[in-house]
Amino acid sequence: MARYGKEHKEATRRRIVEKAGRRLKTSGIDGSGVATLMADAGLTNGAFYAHFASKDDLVATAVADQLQVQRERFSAAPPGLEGVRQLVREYLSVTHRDSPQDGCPSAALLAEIGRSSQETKRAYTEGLLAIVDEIAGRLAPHNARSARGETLGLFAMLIGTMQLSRALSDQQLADEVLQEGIKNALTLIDPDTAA
Amino acid sequence: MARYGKEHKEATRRRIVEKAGRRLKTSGIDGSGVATLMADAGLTNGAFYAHFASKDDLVATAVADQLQVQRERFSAAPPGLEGVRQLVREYLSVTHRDSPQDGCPSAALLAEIGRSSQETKRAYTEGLLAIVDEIAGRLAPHNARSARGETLGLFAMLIGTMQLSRALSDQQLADEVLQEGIKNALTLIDPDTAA
DNA sequence: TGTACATCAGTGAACGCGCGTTCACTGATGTAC
DNA sequence: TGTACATCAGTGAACGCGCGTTCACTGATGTAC
Repeated sequence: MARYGKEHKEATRRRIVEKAGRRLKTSGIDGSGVATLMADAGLTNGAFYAHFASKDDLVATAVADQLQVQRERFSAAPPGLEGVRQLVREYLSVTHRDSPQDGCPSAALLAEIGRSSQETKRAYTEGLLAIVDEIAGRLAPHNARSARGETLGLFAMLIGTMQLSRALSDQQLADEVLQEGIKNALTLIDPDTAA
Repeated sequence: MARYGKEHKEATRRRIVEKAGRRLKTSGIDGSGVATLMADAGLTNGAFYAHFASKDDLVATAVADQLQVQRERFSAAPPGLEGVRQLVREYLSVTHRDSPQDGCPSAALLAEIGRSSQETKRAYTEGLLAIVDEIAGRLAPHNARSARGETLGLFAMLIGTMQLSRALSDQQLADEVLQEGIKNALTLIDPDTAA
């Protein structure tokens, strides 16, 4: 029999995936080397291929994992439209902008995912749809048909706004972008009651 | 005196910057090596440092150049709100999504720019504001104060939508995202007349 | 209970390669005589 | 007009380093007796 019990290796794998999520969001996919990713988990590079088939395999896994974390965070919000409004304010916060490692994988990696393997894109698409289905019911409870599109549109806006705020060298302008994003998001969520 | 006349070296430099713009948008910043960037311009790696202080120097220059191209494209649109609507439809087109090398540098590089040097971020901010000032007058001709914020908000939405459409492995869903983005953009441009 | 053994997660050196950067050099050109 | 020369844009090899990946090995552990 195996000496460690199977839960040991699984725990290590989970640790690698979790740490990799943070590193990828901080340094990007191309900016994160395998040796660094393993060091983040307290291991050396050699052990990597006992856990993953390739770097891309880990990237796809970490992206999926990060999206699931994001999903759990979202499902913890209050029910209904007010919950969505709260999520928007949290998403477009200065804290989120200044802490990419704790934040949304889409905001940090979306363009790079677009250039990645089909595997990674599939993992992303699946993980995103799980989030979208989570939120869609709140946005358009009486029209599930349109809800998915609307939610995707809202997400796209949040992601672009966060990236833009992170890229601007003028901090005042960067803050302004977040404020404008919140205003826009509220308009998209409910065109009638928005300011 | 110089043997080639100064216009020769300047032409080479312009060629490097232009080709680099395309390559960076295709492969990302970290995904584009100096040797490849020079080969794209028909040169070898050694000549690079006769033109630029560092790779980052070229990146900042190419980003600025790409934004200027984008700006010229935008200023060619018909005047007024209708011109903005046309730009939105062009921006969120399938053609743009499937041809990053010819497209918007923000959509391809924004998150990476956010992780880049202050130099690059400053070049980006400056170039973007030139575009924004170009468009802002059309959006809110009677309220220049709010115009900049509104334009930045619209841009953020366009960028996020394009990135999302490029990252999804489900083509039908990717097309849906573009459609939804157009709808949302029109809403933000003019909440009253939008569908 | 104590010891010998089999297992296998993890180590660390090495593979070939591309990275950003430096530098001695080449050779095409415009100028001077 | 023809030739010798100075200029300098561009070449290509080399620097040390990190990349993704492979592999022979180590050594801590759970099990069998």
